[in-house]
Amino acid sequence: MQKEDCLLDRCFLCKHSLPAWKSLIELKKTTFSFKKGKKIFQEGEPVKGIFFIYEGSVKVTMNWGEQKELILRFAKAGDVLGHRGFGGDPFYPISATALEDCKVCFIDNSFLEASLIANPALSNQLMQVFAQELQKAEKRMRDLVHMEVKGRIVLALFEIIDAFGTDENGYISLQISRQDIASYAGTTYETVFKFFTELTGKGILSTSGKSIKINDPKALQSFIKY
Amino acid sequence: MQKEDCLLDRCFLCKHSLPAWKSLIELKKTTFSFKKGKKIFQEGEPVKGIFFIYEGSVKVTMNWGEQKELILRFAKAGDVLGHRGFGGDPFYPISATALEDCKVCFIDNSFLEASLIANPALSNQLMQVFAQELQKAEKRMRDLVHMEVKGRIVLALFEIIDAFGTDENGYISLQISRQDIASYAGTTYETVFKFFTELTGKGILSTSGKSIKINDPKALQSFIKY
DNA sequence: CGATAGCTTGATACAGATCAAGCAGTGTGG
DNA sequence: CCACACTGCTTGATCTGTATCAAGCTATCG
Repeated sequence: MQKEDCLLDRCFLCKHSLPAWKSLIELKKTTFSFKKGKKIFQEGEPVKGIFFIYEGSVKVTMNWGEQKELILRFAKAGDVLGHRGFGGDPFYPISATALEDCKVCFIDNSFLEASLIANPALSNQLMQVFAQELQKAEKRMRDLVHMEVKGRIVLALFEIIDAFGTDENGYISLQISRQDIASYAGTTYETVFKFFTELTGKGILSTSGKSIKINDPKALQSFIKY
Repeated sequence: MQKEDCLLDRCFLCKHSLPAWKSLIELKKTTFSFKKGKKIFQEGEPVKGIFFIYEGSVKVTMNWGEQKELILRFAKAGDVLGHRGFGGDPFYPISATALEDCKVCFIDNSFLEASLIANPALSNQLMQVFAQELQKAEKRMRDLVHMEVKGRIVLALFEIIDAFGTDENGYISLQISRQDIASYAGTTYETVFKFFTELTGKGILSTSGKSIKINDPKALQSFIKY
């Protein structure tokens, strides 16, 4: 975790602030680097401010008991992190872990609050973020409850591709473990594994190490049943 | 659905607006009554504005296929409704149905947006609402995924009491069907039914028609396992 | 008084979690 | 350089919670 410079145009806060504020923001914000696997913040920690991802990807998780976790969402460059610290309770209800080496910039709570009051456009922009995430969260809630496991795993794959895209050979740009896919789909490692073997056997999916490639999206779709 | 007067102090919008705006709001807003069981708005309908519940209780639901639904949350007097219409897509992703006779007041989108720009305090207040709901939604998501059915039903009961309270005899103030409890807990009618028979047999719960009373909250708690 | 719909309850089926065993691959010490 | 743990991957076998189905029961209405 070390300080670095942060580019203005990749930072949510700067992008949606008045030009006059930008130099002030630049003074106030701190940029950190996190190695893959490191925790950016953790469930139960006091909320000190808000993060904006400048580079890399992150998983946002919530724990159940000691060993089980649910991945709530994936976040990537340009996304906001830690804004759940808002409403009420000043402790993070969630954890954020780097999935790749990351650079994030951090803004202190008091400065953020001042910015929000001074800058209604920023405030509205952040509200949009909340609104969209709320919609996504509720849709996902329904999916997790009513869909069967295979459909949930397929959805997980589609959403990961949606967020991170694929490389020139069609492989998902993010190296993601089966355990993480399971945690996102709300199932176990073994179930994901068996389903993947089924899919690769049918030629719908290809894997090479931790890289995953979807060959036949239509066939995948068919596992989503209403 | 008929127009009526709306008391200022029960309306979120008025409560968080500058005094100067209140008379204007009074002109702009429209109050409607909905009979028990009536839909206030429905999944897929275009979003025209935002609602504030002034009286009565409401369930917010999302459908899965034709017959299955998930109750996302319960809302009561003082709560905001239909604000999910914000981010992006101008169609409701959810439905809202009156659980009791209701009075709600409605504010047009364009006026709301103007208010938000003109009144940063209101904007921040609404953001708080979003932040809190997002937190709740994500916690619930984890619970629905990792808890077993009995625990989820217990949680449903506690949350209903939390929202609506109990009457002088200890019965839950809201008359709620077993089907709705099932839809909230993400399970089936029969499962709720069997669990209730078990609970009443042990004296933990009492029912009389659609009224429900919890006799032994501690014993109920014990069904929530980590 | 028969029919129809909702309530209650037992029987069955099945998805998917859990468990456990086999099988690499990797590291460590003799 | 080879044996021996050790950890992570792969896979089959079992077990359990819960949905689904179906049948009996009760109440309501024409």
